[in-house]
Amino acid sequence: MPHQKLISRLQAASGLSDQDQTRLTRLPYKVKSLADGEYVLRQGDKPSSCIVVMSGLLSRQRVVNARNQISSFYLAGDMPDLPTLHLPIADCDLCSVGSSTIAAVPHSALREMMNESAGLAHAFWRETLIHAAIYREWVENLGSRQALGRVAHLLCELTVRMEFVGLADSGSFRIPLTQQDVADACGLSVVHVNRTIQEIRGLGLIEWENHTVTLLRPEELKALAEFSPEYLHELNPSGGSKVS
Amino acid sequence: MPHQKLISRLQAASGLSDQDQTRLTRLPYKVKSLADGEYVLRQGDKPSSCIVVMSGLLSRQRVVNARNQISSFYLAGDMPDLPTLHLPIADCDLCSVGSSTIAAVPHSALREMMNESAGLAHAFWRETLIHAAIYREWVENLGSRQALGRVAHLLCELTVRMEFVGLADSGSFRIPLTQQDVADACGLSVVHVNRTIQEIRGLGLIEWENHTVTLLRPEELKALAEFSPEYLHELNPSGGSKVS
DNA sequence: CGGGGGCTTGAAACTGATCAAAACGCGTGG
DNA sequence: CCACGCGTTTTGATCAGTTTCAAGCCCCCG
Repeated sequence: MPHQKLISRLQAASGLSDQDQTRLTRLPYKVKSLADGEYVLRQGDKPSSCIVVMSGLLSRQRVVNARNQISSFYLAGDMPDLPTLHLPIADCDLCSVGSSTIAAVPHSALREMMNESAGLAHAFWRETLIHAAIYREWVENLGSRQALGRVAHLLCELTVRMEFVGLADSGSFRIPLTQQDVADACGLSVVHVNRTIQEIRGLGLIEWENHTVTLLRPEELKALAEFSPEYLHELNPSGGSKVS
Repeated sequence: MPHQKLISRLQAASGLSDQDQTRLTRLPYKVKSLADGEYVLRQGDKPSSCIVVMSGLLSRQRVVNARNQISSFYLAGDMPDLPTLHLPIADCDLCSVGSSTIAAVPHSALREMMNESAGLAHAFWRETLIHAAIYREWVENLGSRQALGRVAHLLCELTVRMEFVGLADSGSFRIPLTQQDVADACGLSVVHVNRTIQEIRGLGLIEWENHTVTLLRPEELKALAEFSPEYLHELNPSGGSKVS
């Protein structure tokens, strides 16, 4: 039960056969703990294993134009560097936000497994497609919305994704994000993120203290963010309660 | 030789076997011509075939916050809706920019082909991973750069991708983009895009007239854009001359 | 108790948006 | 062949959102 969240996610989406499920549970892996700010992977690396996030939070980031731009967050059950299976050279850094634990699964074992089972290959391909959809949504977020909507949208996405892996309880979840992280993800300055969060607080839509985010009026926050969760392509949620 | 650009792209990246190549050439398809602004696919559609761009330019777009945000461009040889193979519901519109021709290949034929050949499944998966990398690069572009760098980066990306499919001749290529399209892609207003392009012109870095873009000093443009093409993961270019 | 990271606040400067209008090109129909 | 109309490009002026710089505060950790 190391990468259990991954398995149940794949199960929910692709309806794995019993055989495929045991293939997954038999995958070899090594667990590793990460401290806040520790790098899992650097741009240019050619890793020989893939990572599954077991707990905590990773960010994909790169320094562009003297800013640290975060292009994605990865939660428990996600495989941030699955692309390295087919694109060997990592094109971003992968960094732990707060402390995390990960499992490393050798490329060789994954390749072998997918050769044996086309169903599993599909399931993993699908995971990468969902992340691609998330990147596109971020493009829309950064390109079209101003600060208020941008931050609200990020919060909505994180909430739904946390719920999906059973880590959010009635719109409330622990997350070690600093306002600097939000700024890096939203393409804004820390100062402005601070004022923006205060504005969302002031509207009575969220609470955020002590590394815990609570959506007080989820529907209004979604409306503010123009958020619709279809792009996450989540079927059959496996745990956690729904926001709405 | 309908989707020839696609085949040579896959070939260059994944080194297909002769058998796989004939599988590709045997794929059934229907050709379709598109007028400027014609939609190939609308958000919410559940297509039963995938599109290969044969000539022209498609944009993926969605209306967000009363703006039309373009989240990607697709050139000859690209398969913009390959994700619908595993994520049935389209989450964006797909629209022709200028007139284009496309080939539609039934999902069923693609699925069958990939079941027969794991190598081809990998090759197509890889394509979707490259597009994911492009979306991430756009996140960085929109999140981190200001107007000048943003537009420059877009031009660099389009140049390299056009070269890769043999559609750019010494840094010069025809493309039916309007300044409005650039604005929609870069998250800027048309007015500001206009001034920005004039600035790049004024620096003597590009010419852009009559739907033809020419890079006059590619290296300086790349420097301005902080552009490095690794994210496109292009190996073994199949045609066209190099910029640098 | 001290130090430091993260959060908060204020004021000034800037980038880019918006509004408005004119010039340009190009295809169409008279 | 010219006049018209429309979409695209261009220009100017004003306005708004966001950044930057600077400083103070809070709170947790050592």
